[in-house]
Amino acid sequence: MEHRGISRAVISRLPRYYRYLGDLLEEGVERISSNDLSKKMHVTASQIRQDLNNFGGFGQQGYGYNVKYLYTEIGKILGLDKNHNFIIIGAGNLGQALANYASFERSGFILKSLFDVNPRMEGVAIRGIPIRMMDELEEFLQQNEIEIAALTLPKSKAIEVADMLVANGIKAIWNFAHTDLNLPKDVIVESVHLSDSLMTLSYNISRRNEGNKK
Amino acid sequence: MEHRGISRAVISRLPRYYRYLGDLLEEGVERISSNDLSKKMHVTASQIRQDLNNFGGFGQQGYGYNVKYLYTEIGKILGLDKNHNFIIIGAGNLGQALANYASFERSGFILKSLFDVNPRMEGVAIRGIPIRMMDELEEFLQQNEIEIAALTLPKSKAIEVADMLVANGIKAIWNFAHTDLNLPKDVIVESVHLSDSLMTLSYNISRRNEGNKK
DNA sequence: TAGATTGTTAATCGATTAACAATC
DNA sequence: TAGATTGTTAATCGATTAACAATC
Repeated sequence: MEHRGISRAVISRLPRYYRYLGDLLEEGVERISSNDLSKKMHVTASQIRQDLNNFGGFGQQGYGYNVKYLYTEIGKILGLDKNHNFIIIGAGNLGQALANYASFERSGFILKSLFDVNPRMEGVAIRGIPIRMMDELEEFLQQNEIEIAALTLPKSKAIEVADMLVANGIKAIWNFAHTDLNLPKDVIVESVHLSDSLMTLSYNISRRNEGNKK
Repeated sequence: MEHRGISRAVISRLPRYYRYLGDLLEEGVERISSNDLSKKMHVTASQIRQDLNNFGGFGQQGYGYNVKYLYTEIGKILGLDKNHNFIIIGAGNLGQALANYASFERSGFILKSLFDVNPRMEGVAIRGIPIRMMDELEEFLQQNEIEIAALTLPKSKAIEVADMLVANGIKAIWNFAHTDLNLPKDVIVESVHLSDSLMTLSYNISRRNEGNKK
């Protein structure tokens, strides 16, 4: 499959399509037209067809899209047909919360270990997955094929840990620290800035309240 | 302050400006030009000036922007000059993780209570904030001024709980459930779909690996 | 075949970048 | 005053929507 230069906007919509198609599949729906799907998702049918056609023609004129087929194909595009081993750095509340999400595993994301600096965490396991100490990390990375590291640690530590991970071959970081990571451009960084999200919410509240005051 | 019709793209960048300005402030930097800030943030100076001028002229020709002033003003735009009471529905790992983020409080987001269905949680407190049972929720909402509800519960429960919250006057929802919420349009919903984020990361890994294979 | 719906081109809309006059 | 840098207009670029011929 060859699809370079697809816009970020399109990519960011794929997981949502995947989610809706998964729901339809569960409901036993066999086929759906871009028009019907557009109504469910509150987007235009045109956008759905444009988005999908970046990756190939998955539909059929006069019929629509086969739900199961499209679901599988989007899964492949998203790389969900392969397993991805990952580790979590920082076994605090958020790290443990991620470790407990069994649903990631169903999508092929396999948690291999957590790491922390707190000695009281040593040997503790979450869903059978052990928490190791940070000083074991380098060796662990050398002996295991790890693709993704989730960073759930304070901002102050995140930058140095990220550098260390990259030095040890990690090529993808899922960053929850409240800071940007400036890493070599072949390293993929996906950040979840929870406080940014909360501030956006707050902005919208303030704006609405202004409107009401009139 | 009057600023309707500002694009979503601009809004989503404000928290990032705020973060960088906060860092500069801590470093003791007094003023910064759009050009210098653009280099730090890896965006164009033009975009910074355009973004800010949606809300007013915060800079001065020949001088640049006063860091402290701009930081404060963006804070006001984001509604961080006021307190926002919130509750967390679902005191599982993620709910507890959010409850433990003291940094939200520093931005004016005050956690008033958590709620859960699990009777073993009853009376447990996080940072002194009690977990209450779901059947106390309606009364609690009537007796307290709550602006925001964070939903950290399974998809299956999220939709009905959201409806109930709205029926009891909640006007802003921070949604962590893996589902979209279709609520009246005066209700603000900000969703954090962790699995979507992970899939985006996975897409980028797959695309890069394809490139390497050649 | 007739009807439905895609894939795709063209038109529109919006967001980003460039340029520069205004001005501190 | 001269230099720097904003605020803002104009130009470009990209993304979304509309339209429709192709085709199942």
